Amino acid sequence: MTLTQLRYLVAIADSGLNITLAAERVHATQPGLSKQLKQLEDELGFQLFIRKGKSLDAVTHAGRHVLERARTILAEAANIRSIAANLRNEARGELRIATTHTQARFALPVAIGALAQSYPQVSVHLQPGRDTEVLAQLEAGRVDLAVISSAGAPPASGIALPAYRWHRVIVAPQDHPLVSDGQPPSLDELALLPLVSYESSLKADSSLRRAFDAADLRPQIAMTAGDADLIKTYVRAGLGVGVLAEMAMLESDTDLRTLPVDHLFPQCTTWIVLRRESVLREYVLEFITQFAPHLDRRDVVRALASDTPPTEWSAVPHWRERPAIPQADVA
Amino acid sequence: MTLTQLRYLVAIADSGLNITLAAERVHATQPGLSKQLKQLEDELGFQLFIRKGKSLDAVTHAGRHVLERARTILAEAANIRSIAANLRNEARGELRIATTHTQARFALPVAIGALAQSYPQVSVHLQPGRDTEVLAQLEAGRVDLAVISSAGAPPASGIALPAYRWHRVIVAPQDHPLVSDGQPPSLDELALLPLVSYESSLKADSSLRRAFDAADLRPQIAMTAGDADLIKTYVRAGLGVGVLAEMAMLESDTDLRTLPVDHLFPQCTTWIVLRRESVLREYVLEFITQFAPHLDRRDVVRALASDTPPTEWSAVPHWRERPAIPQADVA
DNA sequence: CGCGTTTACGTCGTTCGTAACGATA
DNA sequence: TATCGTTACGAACGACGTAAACGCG
Repeated sequence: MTLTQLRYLVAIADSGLNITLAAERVHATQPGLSKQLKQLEDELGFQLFIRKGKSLDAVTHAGRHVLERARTILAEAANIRSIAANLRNEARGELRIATTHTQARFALPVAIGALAQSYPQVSVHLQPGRDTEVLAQLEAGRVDLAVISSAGAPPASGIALPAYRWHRVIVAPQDHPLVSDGQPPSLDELALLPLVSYESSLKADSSLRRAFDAADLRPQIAMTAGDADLIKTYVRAGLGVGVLAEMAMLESDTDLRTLPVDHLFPQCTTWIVLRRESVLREYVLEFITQFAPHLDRRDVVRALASDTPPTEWSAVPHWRERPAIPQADVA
Repeated sequence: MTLTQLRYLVAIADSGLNITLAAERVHATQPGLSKQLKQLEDELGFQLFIRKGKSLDAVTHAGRHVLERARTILAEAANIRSIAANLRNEARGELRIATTHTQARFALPVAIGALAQSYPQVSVHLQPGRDTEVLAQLEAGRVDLAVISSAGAPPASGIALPAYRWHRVIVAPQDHPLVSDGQPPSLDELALLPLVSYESSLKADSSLRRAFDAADLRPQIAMTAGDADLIKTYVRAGLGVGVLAEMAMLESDTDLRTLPVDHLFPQCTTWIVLRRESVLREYVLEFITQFAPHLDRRDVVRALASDTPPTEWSAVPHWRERPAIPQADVA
């Protein structure tokens, strides 16, 4: 068993059991991977994949277990390399972030911009997806950190650090009756209007959905879309009133009116989620403290070391009231 | 970075920074290890060890972190090999147990004997030590499981499974006044007698010590010894009355009288402690269910999978009332 | 017939052990 | 001078890439 074999193994698994594709990704040739896989299977004495004819069809039951272990081995090997890179102040590297569209589009740009300033040699990769996909990416070690939101408790997997809190807002065209009446809307009013919101708000465990359920109301979701830009577009088109994250409203959206609905829907928290036991590159810490300035470097490191993160964090700021981003101070 | 390099690295660390000794242990030559170590350091870009002249003097700060990671990598690699060995019903292997003298001498023999019966090809290695040493051995991956006792909560590190409960007993020569009076002794009485007990009972956090402290008594420890056989010997010699674990009293100790003192000292629990995330060989599971027959195979596996073991276990038997050891039923 | 895997083969790099050298107490 | 680590060198092994063969849709 060698690290190379394990690296090839997970590459194959991560490439949908396509050895050729996996070979490209690890910058090696396809026969090389085939052979190493075969050798590994020979050494272990059982098949890691089920073959259908010549091609790989599925992962064996035992193979799944081996894959799991192999991933943590590779993650730890990467950790060792991170220790080394940090120690010699290596400025190059990658920052791989899995996150949802709203975060990527409205919350992350400033912090990523600041990072690109301090660490021009670091290349950033944004991996979009739904909450569960995002966490899966993190668990599989395909990204360095995940940024996701939840209405209540932090995600169970990984180490979650609260970045900021936020509320939903209602968005409507300027001439919409809801706007002109000047009063904050009630749940009952909203339930009568055609709504435009995220796809995720249809899920039973969405906090939007649950707020309506609790009042025994059935909102009329006229349309759902994957991202806030689409929602705004269709609100402009008169399809209905939008329900979206406050971060999604920009200065330039002058043709839309925004109504706070803090009283109707629970507050949400955006979390930075890290893999347990992971060693962060210097610039990742930098990024985290840029994105969530209330977090102290030491707190982050401490949370990573203990495998149960603190459940209570002091003073997680609201989106609108986040502290000014501290000037990067890097050699 | 290769698995071999990491294996050599921890071998060197575990051999007290003596490369020659480490080389013997891994069945390789000393120049081989020297070179691999050098290559690893070159790749990482920093020294893992501090040199004094030519010999290794200490582990670097960063080296300690790397060592930690390297150990989990090797442990996971061993896990993969365990999966493989289990799958092909490999009957050979090693069972490395770190434990205290009392367990090794009085509690473990039956279960180990049974194991040797079912798996004659498995070689058993007992690694004696004090509680903290035993747990360190486990954490460092030098043993497969640890068996230790505590008066209250299970040890914090690793996954602890309760094996059985037990009490201390008082042991005295047949003609001792304590015996002839027929009454169970009180704490006050004991505090007046010269006692012979384990070295560990001197420690401030020993449950024996705390029982006396709670009653504001200062017992007179006439002698301490590392193991129960010594204690019994000196009790026979008239040095005082013994305080030891009930398991240590054998049928053959007819010249000594045993007095229960369940009412004076708290009940103790003996735990089987496993490393988190470890994959057990089939025979290790077999051993565990032999030693602690009330534990179900599935419970053990489940406790290992979840990284927080159940705090409450149903029906942990007392030493004297342990269920009959089930007959091994192995192909 | 294209796509993907396996087999075959030659080359190159690496590891390993032996042996000699160097430093340290 | 004995012990331990480094350097040097040659042999063997192993990994990798190219090229060709094989199966499958």
